[in-house]
Parts: sequence; structure tokens; C-alpha cells
Amino acid sequence: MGELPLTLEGEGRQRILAAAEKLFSDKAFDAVSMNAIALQAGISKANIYHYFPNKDALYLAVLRAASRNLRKLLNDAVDAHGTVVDVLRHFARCHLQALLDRPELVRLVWREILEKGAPRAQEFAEQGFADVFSALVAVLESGQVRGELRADFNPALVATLMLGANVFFFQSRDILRHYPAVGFADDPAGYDAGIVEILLRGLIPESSADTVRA
Amino acid sequence: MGELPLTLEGEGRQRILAAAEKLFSDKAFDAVSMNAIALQAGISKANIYHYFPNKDALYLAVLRAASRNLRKLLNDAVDAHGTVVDVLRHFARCHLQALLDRPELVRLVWREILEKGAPRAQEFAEQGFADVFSALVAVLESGQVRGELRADFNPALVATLMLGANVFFFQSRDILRHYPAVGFADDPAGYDAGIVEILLRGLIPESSADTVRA
DNA sequence: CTTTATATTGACCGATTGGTCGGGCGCCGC
DNA sequence: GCGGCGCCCGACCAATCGGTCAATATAAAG
Repeated sequence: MGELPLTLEGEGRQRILAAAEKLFSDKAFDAVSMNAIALQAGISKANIYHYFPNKDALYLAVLRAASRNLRKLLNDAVDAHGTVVDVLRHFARCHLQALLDRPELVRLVWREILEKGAPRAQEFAEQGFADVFSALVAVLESGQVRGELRADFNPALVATLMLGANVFFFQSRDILRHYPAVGFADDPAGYDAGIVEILLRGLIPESSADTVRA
Repeated sequence: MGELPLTLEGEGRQRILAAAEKLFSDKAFDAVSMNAIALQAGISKANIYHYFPNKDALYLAVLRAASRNLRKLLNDAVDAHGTVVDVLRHFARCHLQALLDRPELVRLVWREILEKGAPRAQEFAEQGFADVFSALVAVLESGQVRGELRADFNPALVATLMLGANVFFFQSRDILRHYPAVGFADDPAGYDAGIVEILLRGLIPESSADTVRA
């Protein structure tokens, strides 16, 4: 369909994967037909079956590639240097930016996680979770042993809170944009800066911080 | 099919809606066939079309009912009395408990929000969001004017953080259960208690809370 | 009993689905 | 020239899809 005949190695396969990734990220598995994928890729439907035995295998390949890419993308956001507080600030910002940079990948993998009806590759899609989560927990723990952070909170709980804040922002920003009270829907960096600041300092004025335990 | 002939008003309609709700909450729109709904409801497929003009209308009716129920359920979790801090604690716990009590409703509505490909009723599904979000913002603002909470944070941002913490927990608890560091995957009350405590007091030891602004 | 309106159904429709098949096209070794 | 071989396609398949329709069962109203 008027495409440039790029003669890269495995070009046909990549074309199919790219087309399928785009469609599967927008609509659910059953809502994407092999015909639509072929059309998007600019090839015939029968040709897809030259590279993939069936639709499930194609979907699995797409999910595998997306999960791998997303995993790498998110891992790159974790490593940083400086004080634990700086690392947390850096992580929050980079992690959310990574999500927003490749929304197709996130939606693809996250939909698989949420789907209870047909768990095609749940435990596989959860891989990206493990690295980031455990890395973040490690950062928080090191902050605790160094005395930079309180020792009386659960690191895994805070890690969940931070990841949840970013994922929820990613999922809900279209809704949040409608609310006048929300000024950060299009300012992910500002959002994360505010989140981390609140997490670090707390909501309670310091003078009365000890009266809350009543 | 051997069912008791309950002669309630609109019983047939309710049966269809219940069956469709169950199936639509597990699988996506295109993955649920009218045949499957009829089978689940114990009636014939043609009979569904006596109550609903087409599949979209049925799905919309299911989504409308689910959204309405979820909205009421979540609103009931908001109202409370006592200090602002107490209200926040109560809200977090009740909100998450409401999500976990009716997971089908949450999944149904949330899937509609996440789907970018076929926005059948997005703005409609977002209704439940508005009430809870604005109510929570109002609580936080009142806490600020009363001096119970800091005045230098964005209430909408904290509301997003709290809602996100609960929604993310709801979505990810099956994953979180796999991690040994997470002891709260099956303890939503403990999770929210920890979340609120961290939000209120912050991660930084109070003695060094003023050195972080560097 | 008859009329009338609502429920309910099996049989059927055209369209689309995932998947198959036989063959054509182009390129490389011989 | 020519025989393979990877790539690609139009045509086709049975199954299922959403949806229609004529016919029946049911039950209240006259």
C-alpha cells in the first residue's frame, strides 16, 4: 500500500508485530481481527500465518516484546545517584515519564494484567513489575538504614504507594483534566514533585505532628 | 431451564442484566457474545432482543446500572464525622473496602475508562469519579483552613494520591501477593492505615525535616 | 371461550471471524 | 535455463457473530 520496500532483515515480521501492537494497545484481543492487522501492516491476512501459527501466538509475541521493552524502559528510570531523597525524586519523575512516553506498551501490558477472563500471559506480563518494585523497595530500605528516612514504615507499602500514584496518574489523566481543581494533569513532573514532597514531609504541620497519635 | 418462575416485576430484564454484568466484568465487550449472555441468563438469545434493541444498548444499560451502584457505594464511604484526620482514615478504609466488595462493578466501569478504542460511554463512566474526588478535595481543604493540615500542598494532588493508592491496590493485589516483602496484600485495612499514617507524618524523621529543602 | 398483549422460542439471515490451501512471484545456487 | 525455496496472495472454509422473524406459549381482560 505505497509503503517503502525497506529490505531489512525480518522486515515482514516486524511490520506485523508493529501493526498488531498498535491495534492491540487500543482495543481488546477479540476486538482486533486478523484482517485489521493485515490491513494495518499493508499485507495480506494469509501472510500473517506465514510468520505466526495463529492469533494467540501473534498476540503473545506482541505482549512478550512489549513487556520486554517496557521492562527495560522502566529499569532505566530506576538507577540514579545521590541521597536517597534525590533518588526517590529522580525515580518518580523518570518512571512516570517512561509510562507516558510509551503509552501503547503500558496499556497493552496493563490490560493483560487486569483481564481475569482469559489469562493468556498474566504472570509473564507481571515481570516488569518485579524489577521496579524490588528496586524501589531496596532504595527505601537503604534510606532507612542510613537514617535518611524513618525506620517505622513498611518499605513495600511506600513503594506500592509511589508506583500506584504514577500508574493511577497515567490511567486517569484524561479524567483529571476535566476537574478545575487539578492543575497538574498535563504536568507530570510537577505532579511527581508534589507527590514526593508530600510523602517526605507529610500532611501534618510539624508543630502538631506528635498529637496525631491520640 | 428448571429455574423457579419468580414473577417479580421486570424479572426477565433483571436476569439478563445480571448475566451480562457478570460476563462483561470478566471479559471485554467483543469477547462476550449474545449467545453466552443468553446461556448465562438461562433464556434464549432472541429473547434478549425483546428487552434490548441491540448489544450496545444492553452493554450501556449494564454500564449505567453498574456505574450508578458503584457511585452510591463509594459515596456512602465518604461521609463521616470527627476530626479531618479521622475522616481521612475512615474514608480510605471504607473506599477500598467498597472497591473490594464489588469487584465486578469496579472492573466493568474501569475497563470502560481505560478503553481508548471504542469510547462507548466514557464520560458517563467517569461520573462516579467526580463525587468521590470532589468530596475528598473538600475534606482536605477544610482540614487546611482549620489548620489541622498543612496549607502548602495541593488538595487535588493529595486526593489523587489517596484514590490512586486504593485503585492501584485493588488492581494489583494479585501481583503484590507474590512478593514476600508485601505483607498487606490480604489486609486492605492495614494497607490503608499505613498509607494514611505515612501521608500524615511523612517519611522523613522530624528532626531533619527542615534540611530536605536544600 | 375469545381477545389482546406480553414473553419466549427455534430457525434462519448476511456478515465476519480465525484459519487453510494451492499457486504465483522473485531470487539464489547450479 | 532451471529447480528449489522463502515470501506472498486470492479464494475459500466451517464456525460464529449480531440480529430478524414468524410462530407459539402464557396469562390477564372482556
